[in-house]
Amino acid sequence: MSTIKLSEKNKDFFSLVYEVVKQIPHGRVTSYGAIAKYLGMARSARMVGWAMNASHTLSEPVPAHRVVNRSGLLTGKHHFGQNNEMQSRLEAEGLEIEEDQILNFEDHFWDPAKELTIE
DNA sequence: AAGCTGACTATGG
DNA sequence: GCCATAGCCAGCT
Repeated sequence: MSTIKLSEKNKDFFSLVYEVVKQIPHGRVTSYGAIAKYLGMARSARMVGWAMNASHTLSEPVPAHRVVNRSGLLTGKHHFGQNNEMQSRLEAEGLEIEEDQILNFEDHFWDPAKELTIE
């Protein structure tokens, strides 16, 4: 269980998303919807994806590769520079991936609503 | 300015 | 489970 500290700087939705994503533990993954729900935008999972898209322009690193869709599919892989960079990063963290699908997805799933609190 | 586009999901059949 | 459909809403044409 970790804690996110809010400040004036990260009051907007995108920044909140980044804060959550940055809390995802090494070797764990979560879904767009879980993040959206946790931030009170349960029906706006697409916006989480959009935030990931915008994260490319950020100077600070955001582990966007640890965010996949609800079935554990690497739907965002094409938005990484190289074709398999997303998969490579996840494999480097100990996950097994086959056909863009994370194996034993549920065993690696990290639910922010369950393991994170906002101060 | 109106319409289109998605790194998505929930739901009904 | 799969498939189609329909909400979603910020940003881009």
